[in-house]
Amino acid sequence: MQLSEQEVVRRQNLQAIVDLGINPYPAAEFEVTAYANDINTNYQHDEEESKRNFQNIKVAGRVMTRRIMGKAMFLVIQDATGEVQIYIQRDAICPDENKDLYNTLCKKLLDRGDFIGIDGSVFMTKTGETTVKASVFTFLSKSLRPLPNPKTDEAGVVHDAFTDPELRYRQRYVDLVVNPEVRETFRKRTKMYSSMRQYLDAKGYLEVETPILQPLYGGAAARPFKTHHNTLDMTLYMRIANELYLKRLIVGGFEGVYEFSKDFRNEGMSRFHNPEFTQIELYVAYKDYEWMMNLVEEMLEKVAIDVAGTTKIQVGENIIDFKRPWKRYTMFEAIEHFTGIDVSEMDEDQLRATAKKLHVPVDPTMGKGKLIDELFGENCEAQLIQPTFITDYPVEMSPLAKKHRTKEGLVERFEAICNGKEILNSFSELNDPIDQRARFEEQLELGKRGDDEAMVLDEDFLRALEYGMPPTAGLGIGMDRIAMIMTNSSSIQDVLFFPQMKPEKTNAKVLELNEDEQLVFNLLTKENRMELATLKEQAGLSNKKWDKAIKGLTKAEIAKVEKNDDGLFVFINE
RNA sequence: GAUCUGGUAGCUCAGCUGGUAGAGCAUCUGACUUUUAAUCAGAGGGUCCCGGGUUCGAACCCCGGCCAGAUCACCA
Repeated sequence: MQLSEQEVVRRQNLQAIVDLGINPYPAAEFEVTAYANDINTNYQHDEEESKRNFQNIKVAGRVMTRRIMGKAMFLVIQDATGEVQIYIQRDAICPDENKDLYNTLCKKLLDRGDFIGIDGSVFMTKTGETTVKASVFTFLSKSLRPLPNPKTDEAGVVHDAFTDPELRYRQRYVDLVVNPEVRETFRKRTKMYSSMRQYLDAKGYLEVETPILQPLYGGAAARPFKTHHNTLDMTLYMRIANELYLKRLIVGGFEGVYEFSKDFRNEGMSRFHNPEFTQIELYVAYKDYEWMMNLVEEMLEKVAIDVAGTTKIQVGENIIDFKRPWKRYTMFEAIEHFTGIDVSEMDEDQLRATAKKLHVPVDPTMGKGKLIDELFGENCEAQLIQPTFITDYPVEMSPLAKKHRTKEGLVERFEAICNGKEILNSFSELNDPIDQRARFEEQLELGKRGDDEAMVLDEDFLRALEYGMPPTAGLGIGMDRIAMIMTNSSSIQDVLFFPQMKPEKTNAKVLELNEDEQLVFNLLTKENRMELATLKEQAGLSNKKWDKAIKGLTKAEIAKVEKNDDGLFVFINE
């Protein structure tokens, strides 16, 4: 492994710490009693107060900056709550004759990125910085690689920020260390989850877990990941949704169940799609989609307030307001609103003509429902910025939704669109087992015609419905999409700790001669020492190949080039 | 999958018409007991993503590949 200069220095420092008799990776607990954020916000600089506030505390964290000033130094350490400045005086931590701890460990061997613990008391410097003055210095862990080093100037401009997206995603740990706003994004994401949990638990719904490895995948239209179980010798699929399992639980008698579920879809990736992503699905008995719309508004309004402190979220150029009530359109109304055309009474030919007129690309396999969906997708979706419900979808697109109570050809389904993207999907669940079987069979037909996302028929799920499922409202929310909005992130990768990436090139440089180097080496071993021009001629390589080969050999210290009065000679390095 | 853009020091980036590879920060040596983008004096550090080709000569031009981002396609 090729180490950079800085990595070599750090390994030397590590050994020097060991030589001092200090364990660079000690095992003992360091009992932290104070945290950066608490110190910075709550320390009272008052002669009287300071006698009580944050005296004789213990803090720990990662060294982020060092400013050495002879017999004293300032450090900034970072803990989970933020950064706090540390002031180390030589004679305060080395009261005896031996000043090694300061002169050697702190000044020479301590690097940015190391973990340390400080016993000390808080005071305020004359420049007004709340600071922990160290009385005891404890080394806690050595960092062997240099961290990126962003700096902020007086004007608040950040220099040398760690911004390369590839490095940030591949080494998220580094991203998290040096980019505080990234930590904040993921805190918000977690807050979203706890806010929803709180809301749903308060209603008495049961948080459950259902299988991720499934013998049949269902509940959505998507291509699955396929795997194999050795002992059972059977194909298993990673779930694409958990809908069918949660409905089985409604059949079983629970009246409200939800699950935060990692789902897996073997499809294209984009800034809105990662192969694994998270949905929350919720099913509540005796309810319908109208009721569910009200729940969604109420829950997401609360989530926004819990995460951002307000219902208004800045997302790119827009301010998105989750305050209730949200705008509602039927799909037909939305199309009419954005195109001025009423398609609600149109037959397939008329829809096709309309699509053509609006320059919406269509193909002959599209039926009535798909045409309506395309018209909506092309003309409306991107324009819906504020959270908006779109209701009453064509039945063809929704094989698990109940037929509309009054409108022929439609189902009781809604989606919410926000910032031009679908964020959630819900319907009055189809609980008529005979209708459900017929819908599955339509999907089978689509599958036979080559639709590789058509749903498969799940006999066990149908059996469950035949036992009887109460009328039920169901909901699925794309957690990643919501997280993108709540954190003003333009890519799904920014709200996933470890987004899917192709493997990085292995930089493992094997010390192995390539073909040309081997050729030159073989010629050289016969003579042990040759004139460079002769060797080059015998090798018969092009100038460039020769140059590469001889440079490769000398760099690996296999061969050496010597110049004397007789000319240039190459010999094998003993 | 298509198109565009990019890949140079630990990080962020320059690098002209093809002519000895640069800056700031970081690192190293020295000075400095309230600094904060600390400061001052000096020094070192490179597989220019990989492989071919053109050329006297390639970070730069050409061909092929790898990785990433953006846009599009796909994806309710």
